[in-house]
Amino acid sequence: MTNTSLKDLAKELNLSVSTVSRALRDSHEISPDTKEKVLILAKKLNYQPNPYARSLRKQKSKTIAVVIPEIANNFFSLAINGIESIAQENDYHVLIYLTHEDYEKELSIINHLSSGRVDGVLVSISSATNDIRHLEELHRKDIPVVFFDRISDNINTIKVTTDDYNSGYKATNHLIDQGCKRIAFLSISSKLSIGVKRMEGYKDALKDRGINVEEKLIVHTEGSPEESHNKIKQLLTDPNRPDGLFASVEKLAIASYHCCHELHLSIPKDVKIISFSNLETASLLNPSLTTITQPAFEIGKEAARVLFKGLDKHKTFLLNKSIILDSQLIERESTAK
Amino acid sequence: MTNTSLKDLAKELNLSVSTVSRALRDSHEISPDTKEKVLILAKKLNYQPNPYARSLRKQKSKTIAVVIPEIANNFFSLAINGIESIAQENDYHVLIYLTHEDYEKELSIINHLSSGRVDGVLVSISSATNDIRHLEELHRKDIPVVFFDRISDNINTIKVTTDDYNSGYKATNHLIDQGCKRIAFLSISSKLSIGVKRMEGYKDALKDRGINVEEKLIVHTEGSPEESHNKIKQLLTDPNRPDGLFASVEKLAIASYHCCHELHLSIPKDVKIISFSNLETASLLNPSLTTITQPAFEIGKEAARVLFKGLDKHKTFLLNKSIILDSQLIERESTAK
DNA sequence: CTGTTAGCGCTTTCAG
DNA sequence: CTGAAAGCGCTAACAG
Repeated sequence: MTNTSLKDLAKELNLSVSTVSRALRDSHEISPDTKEKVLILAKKLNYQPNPYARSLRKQKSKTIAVVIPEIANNFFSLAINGIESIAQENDYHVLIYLTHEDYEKELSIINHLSSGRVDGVLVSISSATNDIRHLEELHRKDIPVVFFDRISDNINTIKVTTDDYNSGYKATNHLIDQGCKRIAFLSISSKLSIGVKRMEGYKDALKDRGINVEEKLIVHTEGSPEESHNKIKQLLTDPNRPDGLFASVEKLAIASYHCCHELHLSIPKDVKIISFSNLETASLLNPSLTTITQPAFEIGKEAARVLFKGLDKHKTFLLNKSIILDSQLIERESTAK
Repeated sequence: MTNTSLKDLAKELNLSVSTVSRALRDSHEISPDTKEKVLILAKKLNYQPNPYARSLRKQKSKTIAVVIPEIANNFFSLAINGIESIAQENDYHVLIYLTHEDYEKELSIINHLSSGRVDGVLVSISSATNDIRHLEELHRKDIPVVFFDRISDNINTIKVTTDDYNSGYKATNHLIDQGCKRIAFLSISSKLSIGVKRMEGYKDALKDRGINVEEKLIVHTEGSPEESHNKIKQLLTDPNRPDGLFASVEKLAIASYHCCHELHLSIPKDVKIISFSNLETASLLNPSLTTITQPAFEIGKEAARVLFKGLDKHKTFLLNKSIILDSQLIERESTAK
């Protein structure tokens, strides 16, 4: 048994297809009687209009695509949650594509999306992506694109991100407030925009509170987990070791935490740690961890909202705006000693 | 500028639409020359066939839907990862729908999916779902359905889950191996299939190792987080307190962990804890936590694979099979004392 | 080997 | 108020 079609309804009621179509869309040029008859039968047969026939006819898919590098256990799950909720509100459908940080995959996915499958695209580019011509091409084909989180500065479209500078500033201030005098900054890259901006916030916070920025307290570990571990351990073994750590990504917070244990340093008594983290349960699982959380859900929602506005109004609406949301500092009472 | 169509190519090359269509699909009845000409132009214009026109014509959407209760920070993110990877391999697209544990929402989503939008559905039912007629209706309309993780026993279709009984058995044995003599079992429901099966594993493990099952060590906390907290605290305050805790969900592990801290009980010296958890970083963030992890990624993959097999072969292929995957016990060297 | 034609299910003129 | 007809972009049966 296949799905009911307009034709089926029409035949059953001795009406024409167009009348049935209009009745279902509550057109004013249909008599109340026929409307009712049609509606009743449609409900009875659970009529669901074929979305692809409609899309083809209306040149609109009522579908958006979300293209992201990864999904497991992090920021992106929450972002999708936000995106999906806004999509549902707008009666839109959400296609999901994972690039696994692979440029080739991203390329072929984005290329495909110019087919008319979707009305708009939400994208967070893969770390391997330098060339963004594939995204410009979408744009040129009048498919609105909104970047979120992982953005490219080289394209003239809207971007939704966290305020990394301010987050860095806030996190550093928090450690100072807790009494830290020497605060180290840990990052996984000296180039990535998020790392750089967070570091600027860190530096300015120190300056504003009259603390010198010591270059030796800024650690970039571009390589393996082992390298991170060693560098942090070295930092903490120094007789003049820092009394505060600002980990710009969660991974480094975990590494720091382990180093402290190995060196029998108590957290937060000997060393205070603050970290970027989107793991909601991070500070629950480890009460001595203070986290800076990106508003992932809100970023997803905002990105989707802005995309839908662009769909309604005009693509030019989406040109070169930037929406920057603030992060949140989550601190728990430490019950551990 | 809109997307290139077959007609555009045909006009440009002075060919008929059907010839171009056939050339692109590498039909044997087209001359090598024309094939080449067509292919070159198609590449040049980055021709992407309109998927909805094709779907309409072929009565096949090359799309599946994933319907799940939630996505953030857990099992489902990993499952989607698995599903998406298999879908990509099969050249399929993935629509995602969240029910937020709301029966009404699930109902309307599933109803909509009988429209022909998808060729198959992967579903993990919401906790609020008792009536599954909406899923049977899909089935009746010849749309294959595969259940994963949260299954219903009342429908005659394929199910993919973790081996909850064996997981419970394994977890309990692990605690016994660690020297525990009195092991408590914590669960959030005495009815939910996952809870019941895990408990059976727990009981049988105890029996097989010659340990008595004490009913007072089995705690079901059906209510609020506070209730859980209180019940666990009570359990641990008893002079004859358990030396091992088996938390059948992550939430309860975290609660247990906090209780231990409040009561100044050392983990794992005074109390050993093992917990179900899909948070990959859980045992990293807290080295004293041993976790039982569901093979979420594999479950996703397996569910998708089986769905595709059903699409290829026949819907009856999917009748009433059950695939049960095993969980994994993850233990870390405890560096904490 | 290539073209003509019909039709997937729907919306939307245009005619009554 | 209702119906007939065209067409969205594609595939496939049928002709040549």
